[in-house]
Amino acid sequence: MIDTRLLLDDFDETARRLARKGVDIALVDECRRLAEARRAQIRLVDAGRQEMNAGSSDVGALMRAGRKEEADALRLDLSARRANVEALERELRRVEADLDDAMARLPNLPADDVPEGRSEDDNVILRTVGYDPDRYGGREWLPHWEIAERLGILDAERAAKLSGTMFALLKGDGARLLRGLTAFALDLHRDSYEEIVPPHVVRGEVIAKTGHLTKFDTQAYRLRDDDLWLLPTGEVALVGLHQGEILAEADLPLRYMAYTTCWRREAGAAGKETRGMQRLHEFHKVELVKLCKPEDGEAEFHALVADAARPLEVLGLPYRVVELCSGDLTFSASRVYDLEVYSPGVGRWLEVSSISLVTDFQSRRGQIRFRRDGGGVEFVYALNGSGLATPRVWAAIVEHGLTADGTVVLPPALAAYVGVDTLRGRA
RNA sequence: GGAGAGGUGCGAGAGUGGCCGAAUCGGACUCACUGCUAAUGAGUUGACUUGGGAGACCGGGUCCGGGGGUUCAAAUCCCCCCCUCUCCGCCA
Repeated sequence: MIDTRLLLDDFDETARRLARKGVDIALVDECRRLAEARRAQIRLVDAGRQEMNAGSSDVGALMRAGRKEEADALRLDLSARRANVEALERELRRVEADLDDAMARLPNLPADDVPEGRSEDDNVILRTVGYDPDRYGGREWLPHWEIAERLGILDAERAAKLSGTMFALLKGDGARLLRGLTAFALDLHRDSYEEIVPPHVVRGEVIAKTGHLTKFDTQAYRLRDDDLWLLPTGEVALVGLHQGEILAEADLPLRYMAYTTCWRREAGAAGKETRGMQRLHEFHKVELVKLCKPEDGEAEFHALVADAARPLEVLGLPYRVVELCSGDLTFSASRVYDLEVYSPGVGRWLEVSSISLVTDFQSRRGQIRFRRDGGGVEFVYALNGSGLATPRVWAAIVEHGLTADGTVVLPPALAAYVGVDTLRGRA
């Protein structure tokens, strides 16, 4: 949620920035209208309440003075007037609900230097690391699902039998590769991020306040008999951790990581771009989250991008850093860099991390604040990104490591974590 | 899951219908005293919102776990929910 004050105090500038994200000016204007209506209504309600409060204390004073008849008369008078105030309050609640609905549809403001653009096609490739196109000529590269099924480390058929399409079942070395990858990633980040094992099931209220539960975001699975939801990403738990708190300036920045399972409905998404480990309803990921002071946001963002890229470098996987243009930015982000790993078997770049600077967009809704040493209270900035999203990295490792005899050679850094340096399957 | 007790400001903790945004103690901060620290004394110290003001500030409204209700008036009474503690049951 953005600050309604921006609409009231600096409407043109705010509308201009929102327009870069493709927001219809009519919606922005509607928000301003409701914000103004809310203020006007508050003035009416407050005046009414002030009258009632004054009258009530007069009743008390008259009672104490023993002037019971005058007190009773005033009491009846106030009783009659109460309905008016209640009507004003009802109207205020209605306006606030409308305002809230409208504001919930406004995305975060993009950072000013985010490249202009309408869609994915206008995103900017900032750099490409370790990618040599010549390397991919002259031999056949297979998609990971073929390699993995042949080695017996991935069983799509039985996964479908248990749970349907877009679920994975890993076996033997495949399972160990997943486990090794997560331990590897957690160890890599251990010096700068505190490791958390959160509950994987959270209240609707918590997920709603991180912005992952709206009319437009129906990714999360819900438990049937409770208002509890499966984590769509560890970010929900890590950002939700401090909801409703006022932190001390000295506590910041907070840097957390969590290895969690993530569940996403991915409604209607099954198709050729979801084969194998490309997109799953359930996957495993190490998530990185930071809460920091506003003035540290940009620096923490770039550090987070570097942190998210480090596993790819250590694993020797070719990747590129893409800055999302204004029109392709995520709803709650002011700036996003995607990390994409090259998948030679699929022949595409696969997104393995999306690093977002969320500014105060989440912390305003979640009321995550900090107190300056001087005394003032402000919203923290939130940042998040995958420290390692296993399915696609798993896939890239399998595809890149394929040798002529069908086995898969692991990056040296992983061997100790997986327990072998080559995946040979069962044969 | 059953029975009981509780949830108040940064912390502890009082407050069972009006004089309570809230005693008291502690913490933190400011000033005074002091060679420094400590000790002592005085003072300040919640959030949100709305209006006035250039601003320091000043006025109004809301908030005592969350939501509803009763009443002229609710931290206080009633209902629902969440959480914590104790006992019982169950259990990895």
